[in-house]
Amino acid sequence: MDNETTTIKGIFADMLKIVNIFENREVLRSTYTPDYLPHRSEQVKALATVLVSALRGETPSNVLIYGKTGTGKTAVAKHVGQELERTGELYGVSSVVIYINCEVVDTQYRLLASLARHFEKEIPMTGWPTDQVYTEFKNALDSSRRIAIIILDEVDKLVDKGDDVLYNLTRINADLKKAKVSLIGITNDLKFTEFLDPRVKSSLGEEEIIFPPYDANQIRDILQERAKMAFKQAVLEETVIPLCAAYAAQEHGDARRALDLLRVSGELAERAKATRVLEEHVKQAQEKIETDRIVEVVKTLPTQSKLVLLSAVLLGHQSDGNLTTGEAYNIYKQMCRMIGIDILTQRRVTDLISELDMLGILNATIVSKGRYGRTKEISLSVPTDSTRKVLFEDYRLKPLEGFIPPSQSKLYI
DNA sequence: CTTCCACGGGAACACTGGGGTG
DNA sequence: CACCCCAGTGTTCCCGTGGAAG
Repeated sequence: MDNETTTIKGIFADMLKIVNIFENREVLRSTYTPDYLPHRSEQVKALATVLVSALRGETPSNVLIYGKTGTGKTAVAKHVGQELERTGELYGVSSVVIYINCEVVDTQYRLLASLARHFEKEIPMTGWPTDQVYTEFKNALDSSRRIAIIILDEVDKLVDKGDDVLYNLTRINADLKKAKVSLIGITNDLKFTEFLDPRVKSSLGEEEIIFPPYDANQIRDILQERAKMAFKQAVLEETVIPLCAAYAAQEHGDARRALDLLRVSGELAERAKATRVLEEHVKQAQEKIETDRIVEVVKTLPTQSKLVLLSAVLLGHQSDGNLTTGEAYNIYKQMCRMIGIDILTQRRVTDLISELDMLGILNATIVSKGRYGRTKEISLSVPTDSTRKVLFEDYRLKPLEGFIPPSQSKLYI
């Protein structure tokens, strides 16, 4: 930077260093559906065996697929679906595979609407009665002879909002004259059928396929497979893939996690202008993924939840760890008043706390303190200081920056 | 055995953003 | 245009309940 010659040298040196280590990083994204799925041939075969009857013009049984996150459920289902459609064309059998992620499409109305839209029906986002949408979809589907396979990913997300949709879908075949429907439900909640209407349960679970978690060796194979396409030759240190696999195996064999880890490691290496991906980068990536996730979650929390979290942060600071709902609620009320935000009822705040617990930001366990009643003992499960910083980025919470909660003595308001 | 605090299920309500109809 | 219907979401109200300290 000091004189001209070094600058020019610097430019070339830099340019040499910035070798793109990725060949195609899209391959490492979880949205990518590979053609070859290592260690899943058994499941692929099982699913294909069920669905093959579609090619013979019969209605395949409904299938329920179980397995934890990142065990390849979605990939297998999509893959087999594609194959089925392709083969169907060759044999002149008309089959449609519709993939729906119920985490996004999570209400009866929206589910039926997006199904109907697959058949070029115009359905408004809201407004219609649900059964009208249902009829619309049914008619569209029944307009020609075909077999429709509906893949419902994360189907457990749909259930608490009313399993009537599932009930209707499982019985739709009785109403159809030309077309036939079969359902593939995908869930990572093993107990999910317990809460299901028994009729839906038996019909949806005609066939069940279990996806066991991958072990470290299998994850390694998967990573190796994808790394071949994703990275340039020989840019990975030998230990990188085993390390990613080991980390992910600890998290109940989540392959998605492993792929993220590998991709982020690569990106970090690239950013550091390294020519190879080192073990070091994997360790950094592991940390980065976790903090990114937390920051992202906290940032996008609704204001009320942020306030609740903030009271936990402030109190947790002074009473080393555990505090009860009552204490947190008092502080919360105070802060609401200070910045002029509606005060929610304690009932609601309890729910917000439980939500934060679900997100892994808090730990809330119910304890009975005998004579002193029952409460939730709350402790933070994320670093206090950084959480605090993220919270105060919200302009509505800004005024509270200097707020120190009165020490735990008397708080009657 | 009583007593206490808050958990958590369920009903009811308010509100939003969109219909269709006279 | 006014008006009512519809699904979905967030909230409040009411209340039965758990369970160990006292």
